[in-house]
Amino acid sequence: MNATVKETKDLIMEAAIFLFNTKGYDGTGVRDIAKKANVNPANISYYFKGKKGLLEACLIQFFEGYLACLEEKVFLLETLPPDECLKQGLKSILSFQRENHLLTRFVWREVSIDSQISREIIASYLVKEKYFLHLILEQGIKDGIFANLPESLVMIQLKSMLTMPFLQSQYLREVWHTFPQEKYFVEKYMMMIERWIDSTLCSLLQENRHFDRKII
Amino acid sequence: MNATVKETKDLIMEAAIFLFNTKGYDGTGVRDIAKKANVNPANISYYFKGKKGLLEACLIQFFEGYLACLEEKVFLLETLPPDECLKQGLKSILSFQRENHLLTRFVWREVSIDSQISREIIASYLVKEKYFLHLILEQGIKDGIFANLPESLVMIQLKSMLTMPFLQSQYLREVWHTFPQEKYFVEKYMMMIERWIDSTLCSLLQENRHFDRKII
Amino acid sequence: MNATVKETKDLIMEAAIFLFNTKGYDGTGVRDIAKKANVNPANISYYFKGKKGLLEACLIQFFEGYLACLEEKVFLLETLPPDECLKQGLKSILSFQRENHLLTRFVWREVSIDSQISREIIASYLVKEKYFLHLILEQGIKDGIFANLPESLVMIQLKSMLTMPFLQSQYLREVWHTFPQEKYFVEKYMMMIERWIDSTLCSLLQENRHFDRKII
Amino acid sequence: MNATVKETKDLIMEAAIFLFNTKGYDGTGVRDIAKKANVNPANISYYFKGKKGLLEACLIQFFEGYLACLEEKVFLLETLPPDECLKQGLKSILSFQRENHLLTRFVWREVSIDSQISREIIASYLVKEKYFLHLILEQGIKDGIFANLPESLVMIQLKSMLTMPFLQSQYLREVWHTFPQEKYFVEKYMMMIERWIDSTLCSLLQENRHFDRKII
DNA sequence: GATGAATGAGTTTTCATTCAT
DNA sequence: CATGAATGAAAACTCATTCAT
Repeated sequence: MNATVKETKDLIMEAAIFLFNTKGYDGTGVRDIAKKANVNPANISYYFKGKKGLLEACLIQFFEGYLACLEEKVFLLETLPPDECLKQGLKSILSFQRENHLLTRFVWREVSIDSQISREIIASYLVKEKYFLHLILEQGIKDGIFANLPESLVMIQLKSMLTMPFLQSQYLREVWHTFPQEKYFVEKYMMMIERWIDSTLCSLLQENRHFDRKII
Repeated sequence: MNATVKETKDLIMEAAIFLFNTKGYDGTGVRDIAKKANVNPANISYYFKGKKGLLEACLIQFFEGYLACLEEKVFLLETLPPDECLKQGLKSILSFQRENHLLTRFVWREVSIDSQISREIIASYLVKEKYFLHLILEQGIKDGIFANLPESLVMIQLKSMLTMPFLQSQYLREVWHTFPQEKYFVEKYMMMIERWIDSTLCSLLQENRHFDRKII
Repeated sequence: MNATVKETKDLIMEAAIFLFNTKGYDGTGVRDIAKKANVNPANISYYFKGKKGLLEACLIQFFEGYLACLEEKVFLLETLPPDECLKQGLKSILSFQRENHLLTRFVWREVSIDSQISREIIASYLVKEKYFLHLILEQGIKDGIFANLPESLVMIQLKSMLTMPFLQSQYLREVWHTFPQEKYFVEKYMMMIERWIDSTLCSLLQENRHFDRKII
Repeated sequence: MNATVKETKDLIMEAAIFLFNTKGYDGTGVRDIAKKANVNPANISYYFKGKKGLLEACLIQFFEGYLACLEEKVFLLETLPPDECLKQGLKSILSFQRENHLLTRFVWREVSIDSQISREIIASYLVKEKYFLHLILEQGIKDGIFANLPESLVMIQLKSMLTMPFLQSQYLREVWHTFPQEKYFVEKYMMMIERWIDSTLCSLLQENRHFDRKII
């Protein structure tokens, strides 16, 4: 009659992700989570050492998966051209985020809050992400495929494109009539990204037009 | 001895914006706000009819200012070329957001939460925004200046670029060593946006490369 | 434009009586009263020295009028037969209560609460009432018109009949389809009371049937 | 160490009844109740879903018991004469109210306030009470035992006699030196009621004296 | 492992009143 | 005389967590 440990823990996380996404971390009560998961509230403290621990578990689950996508593709740098490598990495991340769209939205929102835990996350995970992107971009420039744009700007634009559909999903729905969780979302959205890569990142001709006198 | 109404109300809003941004709406208590504003907690209910009313006041203040930036520039469509008009509009919004960067970050985060008020905001303000952008894009295409890209995709990319620096400001700091509130931020960031407009939105040659077989 | 002192005071009392009756003394806020009276809440403290003072003013107004009805008729004992005197006194009270039915209901309810003020009221006003009734009943017995029933029981029954229609007005409405504030209420209700006086209080024959072995 | 559920719930209700009676519903705080019951204030919300729920529980407890007294005796109509049946019913109610005299006083006072809950109570319970009384009175008239007085007036007088000692207990004390909770109260008070039944309700001779020209 | 009763610290809000204007 | 901004105390309630079972 009782669920096994595994099941209970997972039920809690699943409910937590849904509710954290819908109402925010602080806006969600452990009793709400417990009720949605059909378990006793005390179990949350038991399994996750409190609500904060539950949040931490969610964040870790997300970033582990997220970075795995990128790391996997960085290894292909030796065999694939950098632009292809970048495209595959971005696609992999988008797919991961699509599969975990509730978690994704919630995490990117939550790390914009200045809490201790989000500072820790940034200090560890985002630094890794930055390093992986750096490896790819560096290679692309060395190979003469990428324009020699300021790396920081490129990263920001990439990041922006990766997270935006999840953070502003209501805008997506309103404007594009598309949800990030839809079947063909990744393919549709990748076109936009690929277009950007081809026309802006790989556009060697125009590279100096804007950034000659770069004060950046 | 007593502060005037204006002062008290403004002190509360200022404190609220700071704290809502730092700790999130639900993570902030009215007592925190009152303490920071150096006023009595009861004043919050007195002036704003409760915490929710205070949130609403923040949202309205933001979106009124935000839309005013855009509306003002749409009127210039008759005298300026659409790409110039778009650039000025975006720059105006960026400036507004820079001046209110705390409010901006907080608002874009909060509307991603599924609350009644955020649904109302979207229903009224975001629809207007969409309409203004539509007017500009339509004119640009008619004038043969903008590539005939799917309007929805363009809007999403624009929106993405406009909000990203504020929502992911920690990333900006980490990667670009730049804060949105800095003096030259708008000018620096506008280069990136202008580059995108010139090389992607106005690039007539390539327009069919990606979107021939558009399933979009 | 401003109301005169008299008017403001009266407006407040009127509103207070209405609201105290509807929602009870503790259930009513001074701001509710002020809003209903269209005056500033500060005036209540100003004119009545606080909410408690307002309550006191209501109670005094009621009991002064109430006792005046009775006292007036007691003077007639010298010229009228006691039963007629009693009937007139009761009718006078009923009329007074009918004219002030909101106040009446509220007062009889409130004095059943064990507050300092209700104890004081009882100590002064109800003792007077008891004395007036005693004078009438005593005369009636001396004249051989009233049965020699225990005075206390008669008083209780009288009191019961006098207050019941106001305290249980919802029952009156439900059962009798009559409101105490109606035009003919006093006349209709007096029939019931007169019947009781004639058949029970003045019924000399049966008087010993029940109270022979009185343990009372 | 912890009290069982039953105990805690009952402790709260007991304390609530005492305090609601003494200071009124709105005049009583949950903290007062909790302190008197020696439990944590949070338990009140836990067990009764808030102060309002506690009030509701009190009202229900009262009216369930109250109506049970009457219903039980109505069943005896087949074997007992109606006057006897009525007397037993009234005595049963008086006994119930004596045993719960604090609750009784508080409830009859509270339902005279125009709240949502009191309206609901009246709509359900008082209608039943009226129906039970109707059955008895109807039988009495059919049997030729009760005078054919207007049913509504009889009900009002009965109701008046039943509730008065509790609502005006301070008057009882002052005038009769008797408390409703005293041992012999019911017997003493029943004499008064029986006298009324015998001399007024069952008095066939006089029945038309007052109500000939009845406008009622 | 799982429960639900119980808690104390915390929340937001309402209150009657005061006071400078 | 009247106002309305401002206040501190108190209100009811919610919270995450604990613990005996």
